[in-house]
Amino acid sequence: MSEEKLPTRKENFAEWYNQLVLRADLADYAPVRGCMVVKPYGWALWENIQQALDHRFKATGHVNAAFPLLIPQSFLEKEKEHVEGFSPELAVVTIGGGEVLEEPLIVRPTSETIIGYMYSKWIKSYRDLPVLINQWGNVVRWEMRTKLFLRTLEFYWQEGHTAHATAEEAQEETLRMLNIYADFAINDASVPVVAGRKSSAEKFAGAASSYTIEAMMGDTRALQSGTSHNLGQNFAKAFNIQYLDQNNELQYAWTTSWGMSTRFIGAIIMTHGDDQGLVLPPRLAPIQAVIVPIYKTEAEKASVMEAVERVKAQLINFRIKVDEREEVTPGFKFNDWELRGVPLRIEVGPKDVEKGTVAFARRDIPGREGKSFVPQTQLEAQVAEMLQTIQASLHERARNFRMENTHNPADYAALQEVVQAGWAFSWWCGSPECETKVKDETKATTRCMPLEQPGGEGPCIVCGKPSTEKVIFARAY
RNA sequence: CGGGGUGUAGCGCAGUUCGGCAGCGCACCGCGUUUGGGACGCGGGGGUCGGCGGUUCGAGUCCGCCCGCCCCGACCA
Repeated sequence: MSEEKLPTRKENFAEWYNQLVLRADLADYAPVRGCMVVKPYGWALWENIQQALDHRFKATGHVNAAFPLLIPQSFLEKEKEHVEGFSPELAVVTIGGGEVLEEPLIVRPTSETIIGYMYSKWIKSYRDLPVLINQWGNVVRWEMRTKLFLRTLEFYWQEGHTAHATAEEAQEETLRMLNIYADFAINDASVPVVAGRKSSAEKFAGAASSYTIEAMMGDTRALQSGTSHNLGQNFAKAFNIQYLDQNNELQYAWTTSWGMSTRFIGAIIMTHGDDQGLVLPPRLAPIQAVIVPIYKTEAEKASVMEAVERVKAQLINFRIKVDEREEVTPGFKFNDWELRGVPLRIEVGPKDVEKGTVAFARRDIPGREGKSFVPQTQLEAQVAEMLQTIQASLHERARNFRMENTHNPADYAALQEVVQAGWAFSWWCGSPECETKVKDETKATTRCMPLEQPGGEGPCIVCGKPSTEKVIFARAY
């Protein structure tokens, strides 16, 4: 560790983030500009995210499969809006096996096209529907400005692709998956999110409508943390996904796609992290509790380690790490594990051996207030309860922060002001002109029209025309 | 791609003004003392000074060209 302290979030949020990712051992820069290496600790976090999502996907009838990385260039061109949206950021393979390829291959930026092609082969009858497939994989988008986890040339994600017989079913699926993302974010990651619909300017290239979960980061900027798209019949028509219905009539299928990426790790970092470093939600933390033995003499070490073994034995149902390093002091270890975001630290020292206790230190409450002494018995229940408490308090704190920084500006001048350090929740007439004006003058974009609306109507915050829907304006990552 | 900055040990930097043995802090290795909030002492290893070319007895330092990276802008999960 070259410097001991991180920059504070207040003095430099961007730098705080960069250093935290590196020093918490989540990821490192790869030799290719814009690419990252996800290190074992970061990947363990991702694996826990994967597991939490995958359970939910399976529970709603989805199955996993794998589609290829390389896509014929012509596929991208079949859906007009899709190709326009993605062309600027494609990586193209033009040479293979030393020969210039007859048709260049695209490194997938997303897989709607190749999956659409396959679905057209697989789907013949209404009996084949719905098709509910997900894949875990990586994609490449040639981004200009990159940032670890938030925006890299290559990133890891899951993309679900489904096909349905009716528009209604497709819409249901789109919202079902949006809700799964929201449920995961709130309950497993303690990241409060707003579920809503994207404006047409912000929607996925080729979608009929896009939905998002938006989270507020510690600097009040918004982060799109997961998306679900109703693709209508756009891709079905482009790829000829047709089936015979009960009346023996040929119909185009209705498709959806939905994804959540390693970007969500960025959401966790920027939602919960503090000036000491990372703060991980217990349900996703690779290490839920770290045990730090404390001793001076060999005799103390023997009795402490014996107590540590007893403590550890009670906690086999948790992800536990015993920090047995001899070359660093306990004080160093405290700071080290705080930097890495471990939710609970359990200290075992000579005084604990004597008194039959251990010391708990909660990561979400730094310093003395977060410490408590508990008996060495019934530790499983006590740890479970403490982790649950931390899980809930992280969510509550983040939710309060979002509410404190979400404003209801009275007029356009007030909107310009509030979006510099918060979200604005305002009536909007839905016109691209008003949306663009806000973007040009404040750098804030429409994040979503939340599914939960107050109802009624009000004047558009920009042009004053009567409107029936409220939207979130915010500066976003 | 436009604007700005920067390249010297793994990281952070000094040395460049005015050419003359390539250094400091952290990290790393060894030994010893330490250990309930980022320990200390002693000893050690590690360098195409971003690259190529030029000027010079001599270039990290001066000149030219090239390259990388970072920050700020337009696009995105």
